[in-house]
Amino acid sequence: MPELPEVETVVRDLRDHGLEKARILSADIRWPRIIEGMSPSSFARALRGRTITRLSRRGKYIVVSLDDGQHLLIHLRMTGKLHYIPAKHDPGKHDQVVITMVDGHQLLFNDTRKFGRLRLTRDADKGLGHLGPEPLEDTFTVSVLQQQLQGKSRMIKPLLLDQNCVAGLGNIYVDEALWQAKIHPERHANTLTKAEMKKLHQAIRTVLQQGVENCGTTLGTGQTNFYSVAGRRGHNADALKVFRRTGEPCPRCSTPIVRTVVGQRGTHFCPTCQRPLSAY
DNA sequence: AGTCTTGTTCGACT
DNA sequence: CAGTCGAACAAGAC
Repeated sequence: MPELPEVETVVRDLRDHGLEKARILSADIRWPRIIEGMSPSSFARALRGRTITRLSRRGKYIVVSLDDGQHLLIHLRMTGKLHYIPAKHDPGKHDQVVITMVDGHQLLFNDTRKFGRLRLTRDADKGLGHLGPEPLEDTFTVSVLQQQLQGKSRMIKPLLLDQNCVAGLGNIYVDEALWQAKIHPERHANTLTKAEMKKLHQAIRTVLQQGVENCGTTLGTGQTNFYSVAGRRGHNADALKVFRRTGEPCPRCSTPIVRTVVGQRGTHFCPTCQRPLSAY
């Protein structure tokens, strides 16, 4: 489940593999629905001859900027993976899009569940404008978070999962941030005290930074887990305090971690540290 | 065999 | 309008 730290890891790995400056020869779209907003043939035609000028990230999107001012937005959704290989090879079972460079390198978009999406856009804001603030930027202050939560009666967990609120958070890091801030996932956003928002702000930044430092979270060994470029595993799983740790003792108070469903999403928390309502 | 899972969007309700 | 809910997408994990 690629969230901000996993996507950041992929972007860094693609840079390290030399994708920046590569020139595109052709694109082979093997599962048409992966391409959003235009036909696969138009997409392939638009990419032909383009040189990649920059790789960046916005929320959970990978932004591949091209020399004609267009941007290729890649969203991995749940099981999308990218590989950058030095020579042409026959596409594997789940290689949905193959982009071949003039020097023979191939960028493979591999996705077992075919939920991932590629979109070519002239104006990056069109595809990314709806996203909330970047939580690791210096501009993401407590008061920015406060503004995003202001007047919202929604439960804090579904709100944090909403990419319009804060960009890049997903199920893993939201559970971790709420545990660290000692906030129950079903608390309504407008009931958080200023002190709680401050702790939540710090917690969001800490868990995401740690995730980036550990190159993302890879749980288990199944092929639907997160793998970065060249099949590299993230090693943040050991740093998780509550996610997928149902029944294990809370690292702070030893109460067994509970799993519930909040907003149709599996949710892990400590029933002792994270009370439903603050006591005041 | 059947159920669950998961990020995001979208449409239908409340 | 704001928010909630379920559906849809797809296939591996269990």
